[in-house]
Parts: sequence; structure tokens; C-alpha cells
Amino acid sequence: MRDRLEGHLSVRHQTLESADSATKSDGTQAIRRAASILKYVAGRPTNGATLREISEAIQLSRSTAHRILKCLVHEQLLAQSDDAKRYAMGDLTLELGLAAKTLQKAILDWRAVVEDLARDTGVTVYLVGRSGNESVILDAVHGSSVVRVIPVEVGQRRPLGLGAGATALLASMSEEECEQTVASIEQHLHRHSSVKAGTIRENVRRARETGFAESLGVVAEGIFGLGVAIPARRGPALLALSLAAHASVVTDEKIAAWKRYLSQAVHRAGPR
Amino acid sequence: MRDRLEGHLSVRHQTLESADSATKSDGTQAIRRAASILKYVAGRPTNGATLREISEAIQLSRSTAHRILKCLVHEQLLAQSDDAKRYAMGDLTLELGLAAKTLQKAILDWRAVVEDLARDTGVTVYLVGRSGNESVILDAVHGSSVVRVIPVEVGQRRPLGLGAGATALLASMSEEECEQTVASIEQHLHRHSSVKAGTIRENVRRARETGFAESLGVVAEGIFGLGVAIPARRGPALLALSLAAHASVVTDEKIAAWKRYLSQAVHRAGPR
DNA sequence: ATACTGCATCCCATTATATGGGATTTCGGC
DNA sequence: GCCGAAATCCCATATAATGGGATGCAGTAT
Repeated sequence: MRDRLEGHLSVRHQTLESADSATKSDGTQAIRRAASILKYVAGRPTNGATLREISEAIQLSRSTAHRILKCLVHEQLLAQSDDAKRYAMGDLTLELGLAAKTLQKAILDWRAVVEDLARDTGVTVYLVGRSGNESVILDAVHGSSVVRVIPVEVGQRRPLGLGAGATALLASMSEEECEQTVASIEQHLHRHSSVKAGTIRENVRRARETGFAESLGVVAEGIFGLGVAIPARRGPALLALSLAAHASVVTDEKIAAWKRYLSQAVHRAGPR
Repeated sequence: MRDRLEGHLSVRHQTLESADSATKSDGTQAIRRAASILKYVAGRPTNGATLREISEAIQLSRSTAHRILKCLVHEQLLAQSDDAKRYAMGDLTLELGLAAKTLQKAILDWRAVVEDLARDTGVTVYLVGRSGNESVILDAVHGSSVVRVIPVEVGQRRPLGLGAGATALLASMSEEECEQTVASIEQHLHRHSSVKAGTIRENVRRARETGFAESLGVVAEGIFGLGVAIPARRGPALLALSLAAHASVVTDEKIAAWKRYLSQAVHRAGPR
């Protein structure tokens, strides 16, 4: 009975689904897979993701991915584009999020700070959150520069270490935890950009020294990013502030000024 | 082999999980159950729900509910209170919602209208959405009355027909669909209030006549509510505006004025 | 102190449920 | 109108999810 299946599938589906977790048989495989899909779709830019793309990213057979997707669409956690080829977040997802009071309060608390920063600096300012080994854009306000850059959108998810805010979050972790995290995301990196784990470690090292994470061309070509972690009461930071500008408008003076603004902003509200 | 199980469980678990849907074996039971739990928890007021409460509401064995809850907590879709006895929405849920662009845009579009209404009327104004057979509070702005009433919170979910906004949504449906909906929620009613299906039908009838849904003491004792549906381009309304005030401050003149404000508000933005 | 009650949590045999290979349909480009 | 590529559906199979029951844990009454 076993020999009919032969060699193929020898690894079975030992996916990294929820990144680090032990992935042992705890009777919730399907739900974890569904959650992975939701996270993946949320992480894509607004246009959505295709079935093939999702099934490959999460390492699921197309049948299984399709079945789960159909269910999530039925439940309105996802929505299908008119041509039924692309999946995006559904209304229910937002509705459920409206009831998540703690994070909502945090975003609201920092909203004014982000707005002020955008006004003062003139560039795009982000509130970035940490969610496991990923960073999430929680809020964004665009400044009034003539050349505006919008490298990422609210709700997008990326592995920690990609982008200035995410690097700041990584740098706020203990050496040990940081190394673990980098190692764990290393294998996912190729999907997002050509950045190497070594580059991330180097960026983190510099962020540790200066207190600011800088990035140039990591997220998108010709984009300069600057990030600071917002210290948590204890443990690694869960939030960071970052700004993005077109590299052509960046000067040393501007960077110095932005650093001052960011420092002020972080201290103004105090550790939450 | 069958006879060992005998009579008990003769119905098996023929739950109404996702309300109307056929609930046939489509290979997504666990995910649907998880979604039901998320919806249920989101629908509870902020303090959260207990395992027992959830397992009874969704009609799951405590073991199963516990296992799914544990998974959802692990995935940060839910969060557990410090004493581990109560479940509330988790951060990931909000993060995912941030990526749901369409509904977010709708809420943003109506935000100004809701704010103006709250200022003009002085009472609490809600933007209410329809999500299947439930209503969801999408946005709320409190006016400046001395006596403020906050009967429901943003993110809360209730069967359609409970509350003025939800009644307006129901009334905007075709006779047939409306009747189906009322019949389908009838069995869930006792969990939410003592309101009878007959009362809902009567409220809908009156809302159809006047264009406004009124409620008194349905949601909470001594609370007056007034709602209008926001007509959709086609089909039944998906959004409604409603306001809530303490019954003691309500007069016929006020109601007349509020109706004028609400009508204006709906027409101002035009059907979306 | 001791039993009791109500609840969350864990364990494990059982099978219904989710799975993935493969067939079928749909669609857009030649 | 044919051809590939992708989504969608079908169905035998065994794995993953299930729920009954045992255990643990607080708070309350005895």
C-alpha cells in the first residue's frame, strides 16, 4: 500500500508555514494554512495575488490552495477580482480588524506623530509594526515634496530586515534573537528582493551603532529610507517610525535634520 | 460498528456555522469554524469571550473550540487576556484588515459625513455595514450632548434587524430576500435580545413606509435609534447611517430635524 | 481543612475530513 | 479555431481533525 506511492513526495509537505513554529501535528493544519494565505495576500501590493503565486509561495498543491481560497472567498475574508484570477483582502477581514482594540489604539496614538513628521520633513512617513518575523506597514502619511515616493502601502508585509523601519526593529532585538530571525528569514529572501542576509546583518550592525537604520535601494530602486525603533517598555521594539524619499533629493544636511525630527518624535510620546 | 455509537449524536454536528450556506462537506470545515469563531469574538463587546461561551454559540465541543482557539491565538488572530480566560481580537487581524482596500476606502469616504452629522446633531452617529446576515459597526463619531450614549462599539456584529441601522439595511432588501433573512436569523435572536422576529418584521414594514428605521430600547434600555440605508448602485444597500440618543432627550422636533440631516447626508455623497 | 463546582486544558482512539494527483474546463493569444 | 497556461473540479486515500473523557486549577461553599 505504501509502495504504490513510491518515492515522490518523500518530504511530504514539511512547509515552513508559520515561519518558526514547530509545525507538529496539533490538529490545526488547515487553519494555519489559511492564516498563511491571508498573510501572504495581505503582504502583496494592492493588485492581489494569483492562485499559482500563492500555492508556490506557501508550498501547497494547487488543489489545496484552491480549496482553501474558495473557502476564504466564500467567508469574505478574501475577495476575487472580476476575472476571478486575482485574490485580494475581503471586507470581513477589515471588519474583524475593527474589533482589535489594542493595536488600533496604538496606531491612533502615533497617528499625530506620523502626521507631524510628514509635515515637518515633507516626505512620506510610516509607522511600522512587528508581527513575528515580518514587518507590517501600519500607517502612512505623505509629505508635500514635489517628488513623492510611495514604495510601500499600508498593510503590506515583508520579512524583517527589508526596509529602514524593519531594519530598526531587527536592530532593537537581542543579538541572539536577531541572528535567529535573520537565519529564519534568509530562505525567504529571494522571493522579495536580491538582498542577501549578509547585507541585512551589516545594516543591523550600523543601525545598532547610530541608532538609525538607513537603506538605499533595498525596497525600490533609488529610494532612500531612514528608520528608528520605538523602544518598548521591555524587550525588543514592536513599532518603528520610518521615512522614505527619492534618493535624488537626499543630502547630508537633510539626513541630519530628519534624524533630529525622528528622535524628537520617538521621545515625545515616550515608551509605550 | 455503527450500533456502538447508538442514539446520541444522531444529528451529528449539523451546525449552522456560516449561517445560510449549505454546509456540505467541501473540505474546509475547520477553516469555516475558525472564521465563525473570529466573527463571534469580533461581535462581542470589547471585554472578550470565554471558551465556554464561544463553544456554545458556535456549537462546537469544548475540545475542538479550544484547539482552534489555541491555533488562532498562536497565529495572533486572537489574543488571550492575562488570566487566559477571555479571548479578544489579536493584532494580526487588524494588520490583515489594513490591506483590505475597498472597504477601507468606503469607510474613509463616509467618515466626513459621519463627523458632520455628529457635530450637527450632537448625538452619536454610526456607519453600519452589511456582512451577510449580520450588521457591523464600521465607524462611530460621538456628538457633544451632555448625555452621551454608546450602545455599540466599532467592530461589533449583530444579526440584521437589531438596531436602527441594521433595520434600515434589512428594509432595503427585496421582500423575498428580507423574509429569508429574518427567518434565518430568527433562531439566533434569543442569544442577543428578547426581540421577536415579529417585531423585526413590523419595524421593517414601518421603515419601508417612511424611509427611516426607528428603534427604542432594542439595543439597550432607554436608547432611541434612527437609521437610513445608503442606497447601493444596484441591489440592497450595503451601508447605512444611524444615530443613537438617550430616550429622555428625544422629542418629535428633534426626530424631524435628525431625519432631515440624515436625508441630506445620504444624498450629499450620492449612491456609491 | 475538605469537598464541590465550573471552567480551561490535555490526551488519544476513531473516522470523518482534508488532501493532492489527475481530469476537465476556461480563457487569451496566435 | 487551435494551442498552451491557468483555474477549477473530482475522487480514492490516509492523514489530520474530532470529541469523549480524564486531568488540572481556582474560587466558593460546607
